[in-house]
Amino acid sequence: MIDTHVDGMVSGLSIGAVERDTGFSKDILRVWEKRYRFPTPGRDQFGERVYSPAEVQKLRALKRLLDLGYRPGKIVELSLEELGALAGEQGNVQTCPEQLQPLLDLIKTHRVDALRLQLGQALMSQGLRPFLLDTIVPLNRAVGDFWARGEFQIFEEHLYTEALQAVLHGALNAMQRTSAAPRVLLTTLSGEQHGLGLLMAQALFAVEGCACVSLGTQTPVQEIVLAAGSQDVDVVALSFSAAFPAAQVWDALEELRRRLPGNIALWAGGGNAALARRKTPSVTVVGELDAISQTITAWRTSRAAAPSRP
Amino acid sequence: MIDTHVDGMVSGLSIGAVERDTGFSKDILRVWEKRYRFPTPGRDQFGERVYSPAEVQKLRALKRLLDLGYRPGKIVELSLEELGALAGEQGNVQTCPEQLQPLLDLIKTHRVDALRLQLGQALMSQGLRPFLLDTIVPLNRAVGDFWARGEFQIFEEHLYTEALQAVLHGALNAMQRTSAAPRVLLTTLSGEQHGLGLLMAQALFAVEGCACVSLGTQTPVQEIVLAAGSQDVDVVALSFSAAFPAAQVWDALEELRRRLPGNIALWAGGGNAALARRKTPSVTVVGELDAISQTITAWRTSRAAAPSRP
DNA sequence: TATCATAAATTGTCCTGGACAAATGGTTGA
DNA sequence: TCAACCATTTGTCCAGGACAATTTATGATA
Repeated sequence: MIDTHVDGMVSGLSIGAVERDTGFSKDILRVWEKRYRFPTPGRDQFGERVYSPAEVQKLRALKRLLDLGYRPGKIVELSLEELGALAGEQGNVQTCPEQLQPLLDLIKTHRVDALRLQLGQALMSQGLRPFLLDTIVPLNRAVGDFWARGEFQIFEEHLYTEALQAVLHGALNAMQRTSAAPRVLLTTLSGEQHGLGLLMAQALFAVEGCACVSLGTQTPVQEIVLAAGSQDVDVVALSFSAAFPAAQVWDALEELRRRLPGNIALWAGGGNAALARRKTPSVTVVGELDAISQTITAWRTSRAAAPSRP
Repeated sequence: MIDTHVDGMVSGLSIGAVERDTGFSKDILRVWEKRYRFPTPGRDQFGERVYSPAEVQKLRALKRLLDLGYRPGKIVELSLEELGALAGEQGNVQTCPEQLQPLLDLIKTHRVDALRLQLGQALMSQGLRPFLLDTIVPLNRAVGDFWARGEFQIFEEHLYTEALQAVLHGALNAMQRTSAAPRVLLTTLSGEQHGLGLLMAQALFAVEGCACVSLGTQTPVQEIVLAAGSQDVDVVALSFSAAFPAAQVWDALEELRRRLPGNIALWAGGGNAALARRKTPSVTVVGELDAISQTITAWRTSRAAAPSRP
């Protein structure tokens, strides 16, 4: 009945465990095996697939590149090192300024309390906006790169995420609960578990004085519509991480747009590659995090020109 | 290639969308259809299953009862109302004291700011421990029951969760960062997304003066081992929600136990039914939330008797 | 009656092998 | 340069079968 391996017994994961760990569905794992001859798991005494830790690690590296827009057929046969190098190419050229290094060191040495302290200090010294745009965004990228190259453990990334979330929650708590327009509903769609981007966006909205209501992650479309109505918001803002299935992004956005009253704006942001690939006048794509304030300003001026509250 | 429905188009979800929404795997959905003749989705023009919203709602109700320990064969053929009634029987007898009613009303009327205020106020007036044990635990149960009976929307539950998390994060931030023993590492396993129980546990640990390090949700076993080593903790505490696959609970716990140094204690808690079904001397099951402080006390006395730090 | 072993039913997960729509990439002709 | 077209790539779905682990029922023994 079960997945005796759950996570790795001594070594080797079941197909279900690999699905959980890597995000590749069982279907994909099986069909890749047939098509690309990778991965090629062994079999246990019952004829069930057993994936080696090395295969899982390569799968994770592949996942990251796919999220960046690469296609499976082109990169499956690369080695783990080549994959890491490929991921490293992306944008890491000008990053890692010396101001980030101390933070990276704190993560690497697992000094969580010091990390949180430093983050809080950076936040206070720079102010929320520059902190997020100039420190956290490049830091996130750096962490992601290190992780892809196997130089960061998963738990180190977890430690970092927790520390950052604590700091951001603190900042949000500290800010006055404003009621300025636009009133914004923040959430992610059903498949999307990553809440960090959402939290960063919420912080930026708050600092611009918007009244924010967050539903957290994983809200079905129908529920977003209901919540938007009940909270009487002006804007619904969705976050799409790179890990969210790109093919579903625009389907979902269009459906949500269809079901949402016309006077409620729909904004979408996040690192997902699909967002850059299409434009629709009815959905505002907020490409970079620092575009949020511009988008808010634009909304405010247009709303000032044509006030339309019933 | 895709899941055109994503979440419901006009009405009717694909099997993939239902998997995301209900937590039942595609395999289960197909095999139930054959065995129990439920659900019986229609087919679209391509012969693919299309699940009605009613079926999805019933699936959600079933999910809740299965998490409570019921078995599929006995309850699949019950109507939605009967399922709701069945869920209501569970423990809801003595609950809903009048002190909860105002909070429930705030949730029901979507007054998020007021809700957060009230929660914060209750926290301050009662103190963290009584707040969690006497207010939040029954409130959680009440919210769950209402939800199962269809009297709460999903987004209302999200609003509540967000408010509570904000309050708890605030409380954690406010507490001094203590370094008293035991040093505790908190997290959940790979399949477990629910972080609320973890947060509540962390708050209780903190209020007892323990040094807490949280990894957030979804940490693979191997990474927990690494983190426990690097953070030099005395206790690893895991949270298992009712939704976590019961069959994997003890497999995972035993594996983790095997890989963790013997001087690090392993504690498990949460609403998962599997936790009650077995006892192992090497894993401490913290049944109810209020058992945490007792467990800490027990650990401290035993450690005082036989100090074993190298 | 209580306890324990054994058999039967239940249930979740995995397997194989096939199909196909949607997205992507490239090519051709205007 | 752009648009229409075709081939390839890719993810998801389908059918039907198998089986180990768990739970429940049954019977034997103390």
